[in-house]
Amino acid sequence: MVNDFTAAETFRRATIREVARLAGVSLGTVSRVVNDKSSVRSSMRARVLTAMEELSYVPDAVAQSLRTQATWTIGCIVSDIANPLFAGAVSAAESALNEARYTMVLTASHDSTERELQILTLFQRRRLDGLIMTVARESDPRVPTQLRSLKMPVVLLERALPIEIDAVATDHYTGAYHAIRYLLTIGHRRIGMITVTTEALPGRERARGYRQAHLDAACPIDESLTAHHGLSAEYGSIAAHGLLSGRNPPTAMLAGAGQMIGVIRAARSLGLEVPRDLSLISFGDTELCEIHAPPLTVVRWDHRHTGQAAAGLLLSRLSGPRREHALKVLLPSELVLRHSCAPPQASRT
Amino acid sequence: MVNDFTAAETFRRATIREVARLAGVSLGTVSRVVNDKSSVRSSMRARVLTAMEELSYVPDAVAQSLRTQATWTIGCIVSDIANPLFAGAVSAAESALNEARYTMVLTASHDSTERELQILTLFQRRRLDGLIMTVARESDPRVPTQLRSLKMPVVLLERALPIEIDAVATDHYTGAYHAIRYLLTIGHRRIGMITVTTEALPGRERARGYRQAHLDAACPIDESLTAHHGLSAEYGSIAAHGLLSGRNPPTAMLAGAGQMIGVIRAARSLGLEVPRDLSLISFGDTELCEIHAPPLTVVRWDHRHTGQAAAGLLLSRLSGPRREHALKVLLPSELVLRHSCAPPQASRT
DNA sequence: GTGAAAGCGCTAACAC
DNA sequence: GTGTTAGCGCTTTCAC
Repeated sequence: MVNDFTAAETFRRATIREVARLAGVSLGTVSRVVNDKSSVRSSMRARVLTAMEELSYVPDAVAQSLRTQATWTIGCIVSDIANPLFAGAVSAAESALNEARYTMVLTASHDSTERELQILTLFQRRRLDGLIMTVARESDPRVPTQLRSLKMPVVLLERALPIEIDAVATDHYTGAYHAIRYLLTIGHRRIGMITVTTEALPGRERARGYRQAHLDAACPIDESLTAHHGLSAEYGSIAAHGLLSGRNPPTAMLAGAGQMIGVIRAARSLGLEVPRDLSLISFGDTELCEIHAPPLTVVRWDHRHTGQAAAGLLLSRLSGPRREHALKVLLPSELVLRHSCAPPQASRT
Repeated sequence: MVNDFTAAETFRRATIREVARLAGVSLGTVSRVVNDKSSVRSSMRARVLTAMEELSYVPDAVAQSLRTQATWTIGCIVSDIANPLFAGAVSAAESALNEARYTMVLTASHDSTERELQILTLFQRRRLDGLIMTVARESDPRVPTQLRSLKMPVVLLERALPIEIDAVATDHYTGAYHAIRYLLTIGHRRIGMITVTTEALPGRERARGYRQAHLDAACPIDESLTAHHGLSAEYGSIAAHGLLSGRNPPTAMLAGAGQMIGVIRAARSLGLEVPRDLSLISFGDTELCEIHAPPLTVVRWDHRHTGQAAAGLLLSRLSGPRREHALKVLLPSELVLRHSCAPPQASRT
């Protein structure tokens, strides 16, 4: 690599060898001081410390890693770093890992399995100590295969894979179930839902909650009312437009936080008033939900808690007692009633 | 480090030496194949490739880094990973760096200079190739000092430091100036502003824009109408409450996207209607601004563009021709008129 | 075009 | 307690 920045400075940092020479002690002794190993006479330690200070010595973590085979680095793969739903979890995981002296490298897969596989190979080369990741498409067998061959502890975030693997997920099933049941209870019979792909756990679980709530209420299910796709606002808008402008439109809609803005846009452009003409429930609580007039009823869960749990699971693999079986952590979600739902108007049924 | 995960598997990955032995060639030849160096007879290359395949050989990036002194890793420090204003820039920078084969390690400083200093030391130990960062408090001399001693290319994000250093920033001055001038033009004389600390560039530049616009319009400045502090919604709410419930309250308010939700909350609780009783302009466009009723007029800039520019500057240091002087990139911001501003009501002046 | 050997900076096992 | 030494896995002269 051509790094003319450092090259031009003709600068070389001090090595442990130089510290040893200046302090008049052996290599090993300096190493012991650096690593706070016991058994170093305090007079020697002082001399070493002085020499280190003198030379502005900074231990080389790369060399340490090569020698000890530990990099103190955890990889993290999410589809999109900027997505607020991931950001909270990633941020919390990063904090927790930091406290345990790990550093996080973060990469975006942009929902591509190919990219994920590349990143996994890269992480393997770099000898990362562990990995927290979402998986773009759970059905692709290449990811679990490569995950195995990584030989490093992995924690799945909001995903399920048909292998023994630690995982942290939110209980989207119960969240969706309660939300739908609530809507059915206040009289809705045609409930639309726009949420993420069923290729991944959250979308599947929400679909399951949707179905089960309808079944339990003996309400017929119209498959055309649900859509599972990308989580962008654009998609939400298009899908919502389609659903709401058809004949016999839904009287209530659920949508992921990402798509909700699109749904709101669509509702506005169609002149629908919330909750009079349309009841709304968001999966995931954001500022937007609170500031909306009227404030949106939401299915809420704690993003930071998800990240903390993932970091905890990983750390327990890294330094805890050996664990045979994979651990699955399921975190709760709750229905928070605000003011975006009302019984359907008779005129619209 | 105790990593009983790998230990229990009693697994050792193949080394370049083993590949060489299996292929019946020398170490050097394998290395040449791995690094796509010229001058390897194709018959040899084939044998090496076969052996690599056979042993599932994966090069050890740690060893490569020790030897070549390049880690292909860029550090990134922001105050809060989950903050949507940073997330866009960080995400864009990560993508750009990835394409140039770099990996990003991301850490949060939580606005603490002490933490920043710790992280910088950590990055130095790890021999990162470069750094993109915000600085919590520009006035603290310890950060620039340590930045120097890092001897690695650094790009500042939305910050200014009294040293020769590459930097990318948004033109918050012009954005603020235009926003205030607009409010003054439509008749406001008492304009409140709640934004980030003047310890950092954006807050200072907005304050400068505020002042200059008032000066140019010959409108007297009431210092009590501006507040520079933390960027949380809670703070925004408290500050806005104070301003709006005092006697002779402002008829218009500007606030950072983070604090805006607090301002909206305060306005609601005081029964103020936007824009009739209070005009609002947000620094930074978010979904919230669009979804608010009425949609908020905003000062907008492209977060992703900021991140791309930062990555570009860094990459040019890393592999471009040597550059003597620091480069400063100033990115534009624009005033987007929506529907949250109106002339002040005579009754309230 | 290929092989041999030195060494990147460090830790840990072993002598003393 | 402290010094000596081997070697982590790789790249890169330098001979041939």
